[in-house]
Amino acid sequence: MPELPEVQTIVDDLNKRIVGRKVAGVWYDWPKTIKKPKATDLEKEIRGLKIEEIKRRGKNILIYLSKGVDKSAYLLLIHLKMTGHLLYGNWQMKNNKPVFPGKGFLSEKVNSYIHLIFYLDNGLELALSDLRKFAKVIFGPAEEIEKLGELHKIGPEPLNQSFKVGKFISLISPQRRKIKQVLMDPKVIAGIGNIYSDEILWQAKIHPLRSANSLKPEELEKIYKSIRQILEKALKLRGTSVSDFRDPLGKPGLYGKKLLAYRRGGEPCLRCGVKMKRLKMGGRSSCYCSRCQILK
DNA sequence: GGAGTTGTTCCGCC
DNA sequence: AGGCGGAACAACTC
Repeated sequence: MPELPEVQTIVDDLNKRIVGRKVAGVWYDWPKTIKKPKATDLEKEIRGLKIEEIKRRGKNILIYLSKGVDKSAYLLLIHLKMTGHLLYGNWQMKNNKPVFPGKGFLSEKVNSYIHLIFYLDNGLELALSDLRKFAKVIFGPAEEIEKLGELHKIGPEPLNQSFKVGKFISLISPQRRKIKQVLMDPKVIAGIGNIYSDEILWQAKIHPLRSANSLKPEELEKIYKSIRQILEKALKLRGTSVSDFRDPLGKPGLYGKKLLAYRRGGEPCLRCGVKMKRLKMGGRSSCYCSRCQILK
């Protein structure tokens, strides 16, 4: 579920909390999550390294670590996919499973799906919780990890200053696919998934099935503005917790209350009152208003 | 029991 | 060639 605003929220939190910590150990119970190195080698390769900085690229969380001199010598890449959460706190093992001991913010379901833990040198832990076990973790020399397709074959960051409307148009207008699919393609533009693409197209009044190459410059401009506005607002509200998103301290994001289109099929359009529609694309559903978002 | 659920890649069909 | 649907990853909710 996490898209750009959720992942950025996590990255901002981690930068406040775990920079300067050293990795003291690793625990896991689902080796398939660890793509590189071999799961059995992760602990001996990462133990003792110091966390220097956390960045984001698309929906990837990038944790840079060092042995001291080169501050970005090693990279731990984490992609949360559909149901992953990164949680920072203090767990105890019960029946061979990590359990958060407190009654407060993490006493919910999220912590019962923890499959990987990084123990830190301050006694706290960074834990990966993942109900559906799609999340992945890759660790190695930064130079090597940065060359992988995960980071290399990814489109521009929509919130970067350098991402101007002209760049957006040149990227989108040659595409022959439906605009909804193009917006969700990480190779075209980074960080947008099913939730925000529905919100963006509703705000821009563009039908999700419009071919990208049929869009006029003024329509593309509206989409561009909606992308910036919606992602920025969602980021301010610390993301959307429509199913289960939690920040590293287990708190939900607040943008869920602001959603105007996502999952609103059958409900009245909040602009014109007409009943919203829902359609399927590539196994994913998209909600839109058939009056506001006309298919030409 | 069946359909639907957030991300991404890949495969086979047109 | 390239768009598209479906599968795969896995496990839950409605």
